[in-house]
Amino acid sequence: MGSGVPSVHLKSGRATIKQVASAAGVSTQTVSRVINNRPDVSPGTRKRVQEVIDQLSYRPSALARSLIRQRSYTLGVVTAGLKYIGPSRTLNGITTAAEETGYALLLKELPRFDANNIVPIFQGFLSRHVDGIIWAVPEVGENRNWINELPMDLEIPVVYLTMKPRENITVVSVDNYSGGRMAMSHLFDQGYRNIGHISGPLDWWEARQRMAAWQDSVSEVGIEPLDRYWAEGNWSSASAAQAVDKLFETYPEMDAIFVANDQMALSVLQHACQKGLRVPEDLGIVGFDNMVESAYFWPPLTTIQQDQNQVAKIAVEEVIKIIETGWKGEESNEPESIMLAPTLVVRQSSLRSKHMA
Amino acid sequence: MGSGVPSVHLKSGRATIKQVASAAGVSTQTVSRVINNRPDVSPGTRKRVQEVIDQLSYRPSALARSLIRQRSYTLGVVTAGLKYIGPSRTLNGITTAAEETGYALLLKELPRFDANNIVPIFQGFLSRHVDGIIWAVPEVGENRNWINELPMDLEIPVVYLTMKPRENITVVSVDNYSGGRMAMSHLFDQGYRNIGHISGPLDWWEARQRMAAWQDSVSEVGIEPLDRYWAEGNWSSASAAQAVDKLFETYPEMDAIFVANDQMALSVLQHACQKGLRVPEDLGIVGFDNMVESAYFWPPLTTIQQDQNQVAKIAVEEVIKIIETGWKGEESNEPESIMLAPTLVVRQSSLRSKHMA
DNA sequence: TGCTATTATGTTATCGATAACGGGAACGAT
DNA sequence: ATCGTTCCCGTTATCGATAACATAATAGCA
Repeated sequence: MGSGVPSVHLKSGRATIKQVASAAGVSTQTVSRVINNRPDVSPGTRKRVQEVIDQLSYRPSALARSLIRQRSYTLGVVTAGLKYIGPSRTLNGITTAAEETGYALLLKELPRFDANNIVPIFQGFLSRHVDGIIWAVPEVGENRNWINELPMDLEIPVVYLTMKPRENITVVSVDNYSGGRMAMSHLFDQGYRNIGHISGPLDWWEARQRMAAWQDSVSEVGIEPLDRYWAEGNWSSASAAQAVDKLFETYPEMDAIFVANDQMALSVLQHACQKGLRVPEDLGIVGFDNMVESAYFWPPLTTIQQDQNQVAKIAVEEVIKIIETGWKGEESNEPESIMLAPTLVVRQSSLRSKHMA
Repeated sequence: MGSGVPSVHLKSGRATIKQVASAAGVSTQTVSRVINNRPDVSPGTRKRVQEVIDQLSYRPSALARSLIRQRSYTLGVVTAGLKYIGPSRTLNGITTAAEETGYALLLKELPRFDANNIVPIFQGFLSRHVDGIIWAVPEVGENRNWINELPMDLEIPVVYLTMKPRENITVVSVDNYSGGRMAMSHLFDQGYRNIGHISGPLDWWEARQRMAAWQDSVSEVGIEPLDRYWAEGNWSSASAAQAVDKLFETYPEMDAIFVANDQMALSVLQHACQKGLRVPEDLGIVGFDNMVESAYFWPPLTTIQQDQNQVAKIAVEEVIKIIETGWKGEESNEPESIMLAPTLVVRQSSLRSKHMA
C-alpha cells in the first residue's frame, strides 16, 4: 500500500448515464446494458461505451437503482451502548459480514437501551428503502413489548439479536444459560463449594439467564441459592465494588464467585488484592465475556467467551437469506431462533487444583 | 414505556404519494405541498389530505427525495477497528451528533487500519449520494498518502479525525502531544525522575505524538531520552508484558513509566504485582485513554482522558456546516484543523507524594 | 364591465436509472 | 420473393418524489 495508490477518479459533478450515452453516441438503455453486463450489445459498441465510462469515471447511482429495482442492497442496523465493548464487538461482526455480502449499512444508535418509541426508527429505515433490519439491541426491561404490536405483514424482514427466543420472529443469541452452567461446573470441578454470584442488572435478559444458571447449579449440589449468596450489579466495575463488599458480609464462608461480566470481575480482583485474599487459593473467580484485557488482569481471569462475530455473521446471513428467497413470498420461511454455545476460557483466577497440590 | 406503546403503523406495501393523491382526490403536487408544509393549500384540502396521509400512514420516500433534491441528508462514516474501545467510542459520538442534526449514517468499517485502496469506498458513498464523509480511521503508516491524490474539486466535503493536521483539509483531533506533556509533568511533580516510556506502535501518529511528549519532557529536565529508556508496544496488553520486562532490564533505575494507553498500563500493573513492586511507591504509572475500567485497576490508574464524544460532535458539525453553507460555493470555507485538549485524571497509580510523607 | 392580482390547484419535466416493448438489419429457410 | 429469427439498439413508461410552469377561479380595483 501507500506509494502504489492508484490514481483517484472521483471527479466533481458525477457523470450520469445520460452523459455517458451522449458521449458514446448511444441511448441510455445501451449504456445500462453495458454496465449490467447484458449480452445484447455488439462488441464494438460495448467497447466504445466502456471507454467513455472509464474516461468519465462514471458509476451508476445506487439511489436511482434502488428506486426502480425496489431493492437497495442496504440493511438497517439498530444498536445501543456502542461505548460498551459488547455492542461494538457485535457491530464489528455485522460490518464484516455485510462487507462480505456486498450490502451497505445504515446505522442507528438508540440513546438508551430501553427506547420506548421505535416507530420512527422503523419508518426512517423504510423511507430509505432498506431491504432488512438487524435489531442488535440487548433485551432490557420492557423494551421488547412493541414486538407484539408489529404488524405481521411487515414488508421487510427483521432479525433480532441477544434476546429471548419468541414465536414467529428470527432471533440469534448466545446461550447465556449454558455459559453460566459451564462457569459453575468448572468452579465445582476445582473444588469450590460456596459459590456466590454477582449478577448483572436483572432487567437484562442476559443477566437473568446467567443468574438462573448459577441458581440451578447451586441447587443441584444441594445448596439452596439464598438471597445472601448473591448481589446485583449493573455491569460496571463500580457497582461490583459495592456488591462484593456486601457479599463478603452476608456470605463470609464464600470461596468463589461467578461474576456476570469481566468488568465486574475486575472489581472483585481489586477487592481481593486490597483485602489480602489470594486468588485463586482463597477465592476463585470466573467472569463472562472474555474482554481482551481479561488475560492481563492479575491473576488472569477465567471467563466465558461469547463469539459476537459469529452471532453477527449468522444474523446478517439470515436476513439476507430471507430477503433473497423472497420475504412474504411463499410460506417457505418459518422464522426460527438460533442459539450459539459460548466457550469456557480457563485462566489462573479459578485454577485452584494446581495450587492446592 | 412498555405498556403505553403507541399503535404501530408500518403496513406492508408502503403507500406512495400517488396513492395518497388519488385517495384524497387531488394531484400529487398538492400532497407534496401538504407534506412539505407549504402555504399555498387551502385549509380544507390540507385537512383532507392530512387525514388520508394519517390513515394510510404514508411517509415520503427519502430515496426519491434525495434524487430530485440532490441532497440525501446522509453522511458516510468510515471507521476501522470497532472492536477496540477508541474507535467505538468515536463512533458512538458520531451517531449521537448525527441524531441531533437529523442526518442518517452509512457505515463502512475497514478490515484493517492501513487499507490501501480507498477509491471504492468513496465511490460507494458517492453512488449512494451521501452529502459528506467523516473519515474516522486513525492515521497509521502510509494510510494517508492518498489524500494528496484526491482531486481538490471533490464534490462533497470530507472531515478527517485523529490525524496530523494538513493543509487544505479539515481535521479534528485530540492533542496527543499536550496530553503526553500533562502526564509527564504530573509524574515529575510527584517526584519521579527516572521515567521510562512504553509507546504505541510508532507507525501510529498518536503513538508518535505521545512519545515525542515523553522525549521532550525528559530532555527538558536534562536527561537524554536514550533508547534503553523506552520500548515499543502495539497497544495490546500482551505487547506491554514484553515491553515492561525489557525495560526493567535496560533501565533498572526506572521509578515511573508513562504508558501510551491504559490496556498496556494494565500489563505493567500486573507485572508490578508479580514482582512485588509497590505502585505508586516504587513505580509510578500513568496511562492514556481513560477507559472505563481504569478506575478499577489495582491501584486505580492515573491516565489522560480523551473526549472522543467531543471530537465526534465537532466533526459532524463541521461537515454539516460545510454542506449547508454550500460546499464549493464561495471561498468562504477555508479548511481548518481543530485540536482538542485532553485532560489529566489523577488516580492512585501515580500519587507518590501522599505516600511518601 | 373589464383588467390585473391573488389563491388554489393541476400539468409537465426532471432526478438517474431500469423494464418492457418495438423495430430495423442481416440471415437462412421455404 | 416472402417469412421468421436472431441480433442490436432505441423509445416510452416507470420508480416516488419535487421544481417550474400553467391555468382556472376568485378577488380587487379602476
